[in-house]
Amino acid sequence: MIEALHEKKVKERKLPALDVDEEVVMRIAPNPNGPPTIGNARGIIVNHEYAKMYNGKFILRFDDTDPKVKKPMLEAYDWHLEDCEWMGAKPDRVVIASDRIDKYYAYAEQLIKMGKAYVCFCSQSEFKRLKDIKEACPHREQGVKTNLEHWGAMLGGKYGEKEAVLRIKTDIKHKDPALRDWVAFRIVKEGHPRVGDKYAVWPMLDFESAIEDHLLGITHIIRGKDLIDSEKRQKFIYEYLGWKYPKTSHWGRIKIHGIGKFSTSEIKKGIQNGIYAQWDDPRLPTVRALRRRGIQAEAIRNFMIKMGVTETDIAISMDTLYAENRKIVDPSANRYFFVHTPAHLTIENAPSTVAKAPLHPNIDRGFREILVDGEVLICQDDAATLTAGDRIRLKELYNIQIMSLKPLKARYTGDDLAKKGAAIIHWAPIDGVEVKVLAPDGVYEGVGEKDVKSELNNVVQFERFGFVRIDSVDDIIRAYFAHK
RNA sequence: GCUCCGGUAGUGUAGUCCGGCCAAUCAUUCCGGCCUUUCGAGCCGAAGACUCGGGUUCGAAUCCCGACCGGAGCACCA
Repeated sequence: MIEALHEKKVKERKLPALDVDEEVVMRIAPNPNGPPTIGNARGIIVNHEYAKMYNGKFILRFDDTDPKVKKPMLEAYDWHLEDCEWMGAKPDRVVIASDRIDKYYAYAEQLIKMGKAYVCFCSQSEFKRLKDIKEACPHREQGVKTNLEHWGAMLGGKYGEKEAVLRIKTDIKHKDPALRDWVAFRIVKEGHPRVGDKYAVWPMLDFESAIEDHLLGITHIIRGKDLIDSEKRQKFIYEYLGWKYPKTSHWGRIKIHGIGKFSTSEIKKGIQNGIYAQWDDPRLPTVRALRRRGIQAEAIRNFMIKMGVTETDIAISMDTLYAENRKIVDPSANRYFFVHTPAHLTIENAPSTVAKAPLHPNIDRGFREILVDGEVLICQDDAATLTAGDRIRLKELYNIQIMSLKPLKARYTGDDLAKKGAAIIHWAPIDGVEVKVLAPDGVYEGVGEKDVKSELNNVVQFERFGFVRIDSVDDIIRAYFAHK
């Protein structure tokens, strides 16, 4: 019978089936210019989940081909790997684009020889002008030999930034302006954190990704719909080289209610300006911040999988993620008292006693014991609601009646559990431990039970306050707030 | 301006390809109630949607056309 009660019909939400021929190889391709955000997490989880569903492979590829505008961070490579693993999405293989630049050069040369790419010396604005009126620039008609020479000169460092690019020849009269003769390589004279100044000619995403997806044998790509046109550009290369493009699907933009812009570059700016302490500041939507707050990997997974993959732009609330997390964390989290902005309460005639409060309300897991001798701390928020004469119960302790407010005083009125409806508030011992809770909406300082010290790294519930993760235990305890 | 894509309850989703089983699914949120020594969990209940207008059809959320709204691309960013 109990079994039956537990056997709730939770229809497991699964991702829609993929169009699969044989094996499945999928990848994510982040730029390691910061740690993964919750947006990256979607890519990690959905792609990995599909690979898992079909016993396929999951590849992590770092698209770190812009040493200037989106300069990679050396630490971030590890962060991505760490966060993938933490979310249960350990890649079967890790590839770093900046290790493989020579391969891209080889394909570039091949395309030049085929007459499918040319070195263009137009300024950006001049090319755009011509492109917009569907006109070829003079360099488009250069012979293969000329192009090879110019390409060699580019690689040889003869030109400065912006002086030359390699373009893929598509269809200059294509009805979609986004597809006309796009840039495959440009010159960037800036050190790369991994390979230094070994290269000055760097591929653009469209080229690098096109080549890599083929080399890695990617069968399915799922990514943001902002890359839909990118796919159309890349298909020109696939056609020229006789390759088969992976099957693709896309998701729309995702916004999270209550969180502003959270692109990696925005966050980086915030950290540089001192608005955020670090990449795992509890206010940030990075995976590491969520982890620090006690959001479980499984909750993020469930959240992402239930969200599915649709091209509609969505705005979702963190509450949904929190709800997922609460389901996981509620049974395992021990309960403790924590009182923020404490108010001292003296209780007259109270017997010295040891409060025995269960560690969990529904699961028998023992008690914590707190010695109380006529004085406790209560939350200022609760104190503010009191009036002289009020009878209330201190949770797991005894009943009191408020005598006065100015010096906050009460008298002991008995141990009997009050009947329904009586106000019950929590409290903390006067000799408790100092606790600081870092929450997205600010810092809460107060006092908690000493036993909290034994919960380092665990998620606990501060009763009537919320779930927190105990982050450090020294003279004071620091906790990160997860959610109510 | 030119291309492309999308619009199901507050939010996210199922259904749309192959019209009828959809007086539309599930989750979350919100609102009641029960339970509870937490404002947590659990239980019960309720509310809440096919963007609009035409067309095809016996029948349309599902097909067609148009409008409106939203998004993306047109970078020497990813």
